[in-house]
Amino acid sequence: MSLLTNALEEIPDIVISRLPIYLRTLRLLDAQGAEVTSSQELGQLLGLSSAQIRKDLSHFGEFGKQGTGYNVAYLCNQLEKILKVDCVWPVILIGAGYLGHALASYNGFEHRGFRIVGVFDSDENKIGTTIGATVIQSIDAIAATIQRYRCQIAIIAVPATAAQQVADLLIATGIKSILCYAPITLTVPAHVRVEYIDPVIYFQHMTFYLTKGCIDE
Amino acid sequence: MSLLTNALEEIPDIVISRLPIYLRTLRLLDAQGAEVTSSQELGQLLGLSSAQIRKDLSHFGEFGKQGTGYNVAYLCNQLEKILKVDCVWPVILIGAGYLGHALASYNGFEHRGFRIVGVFDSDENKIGTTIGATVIQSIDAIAATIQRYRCQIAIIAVPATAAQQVADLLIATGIKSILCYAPITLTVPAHVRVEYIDPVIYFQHMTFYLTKGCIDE
DNA sequence: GTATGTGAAGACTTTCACAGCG
DNA sequence: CGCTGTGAAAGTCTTCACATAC
Repeated sequence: MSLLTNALEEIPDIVISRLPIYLRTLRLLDAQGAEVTSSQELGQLLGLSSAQIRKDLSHFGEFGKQGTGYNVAYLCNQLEKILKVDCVWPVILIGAGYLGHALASYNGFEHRGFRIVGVFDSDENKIGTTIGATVIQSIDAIAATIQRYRCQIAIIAVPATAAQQVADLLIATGIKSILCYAPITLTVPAHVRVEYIDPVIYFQHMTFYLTKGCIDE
Repeated sequence: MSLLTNALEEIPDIVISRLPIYLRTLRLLDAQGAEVTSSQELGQLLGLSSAQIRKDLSHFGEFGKQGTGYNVAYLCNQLEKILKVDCVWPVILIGAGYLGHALASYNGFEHRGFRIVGVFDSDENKIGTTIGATVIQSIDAIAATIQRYRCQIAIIAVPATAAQQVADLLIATGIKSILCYAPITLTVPAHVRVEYIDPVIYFQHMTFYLTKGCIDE
């Protein structure tokens, strides 16, 4: 099978969603000096079955050696190509509150393929101030930045009440993928992909399995 | 069928994972003054089929009226009971960097069932300083806080290099569920549940579907 | 011997479609 | 008439188990 996705086969989205996790773990193994790994070792580290990992990778080609396993550096490289993160993608960030500051200050994006190229807020008092070396700009400046960098990805880190409005603006300006930290489900056209990060959703998932033990009981 | 989970039926985890999203949306509808909704309306708002929503809810009881739909406030209440968030859970936060500050300053936890009751860091210079009204404490003080609040949930917001060590400590002290912001997969015993938030995982998922357009090309 | 890649089997999830009730 | 709740059907995903290659 050819390396990159061929149109002959539709790759399940759930498979794609695991690849970044494989990549993250392989990079860790690489950093630890491992030259070779196996589906079994990876599975152990990730809490997945070895068959799952082999099957997932088989959608994209044959990367291993029977009897030996996978070359860590090589598999990293291949996954980076498949995910198209063998380069740096420009990302814009809307919202310069505490969360926006945390994201803009995080230095773990670049070596995994992403760079925040613009931070925007609607608060007059914040515009013109800086986060590290980045100047916070007016919402009105978004379009120019998107066009300049041909930016396709945006992070929404504004309050829930403003999020849909911001999303509409971003989509109108050409953004194709949104990572939304606001705790609402956005309404977007079919060609736009949205992923959500809301810690409370995870907490509420956890509590189902915990024995109730609240503060006010 | 009885209201709360009966042992007769094992409810799929994937169903549980959607309930917090239903709840979030129902609360929004409630805030907007809606008295009644339908599986169709909810599905539209969430991008899910109406059948999916009805089937999911059917695991827990019969909450709707045929011909009418669901009473928003009532369904909210029932979901809160099912998820056990009809009260406030104590949560501890490890790591007082930018992200820790953002989490500790966020005021959207309490009304959805969670309160950060302690913030901890290993940095001597941070210990004793405050985030809002919360004093940052030494890692050594974790056990006392967990016991005092009978805390079962922790947030890890420390660098990847320290995360496993922190997780081990938390688990030894009785924590049952961890929300991990560090970009690594933790190794934990079977009785501990971990959920992960790593924005890069989402970005790398998005880029698979985008046409390559990086900064340095 | 060891570990991959893969059809086939099994398990799980979603959707269909309609009886039944308000 | 409209919408729920639900068996049955369809679809999707994971695991099994083994031929194959190193």
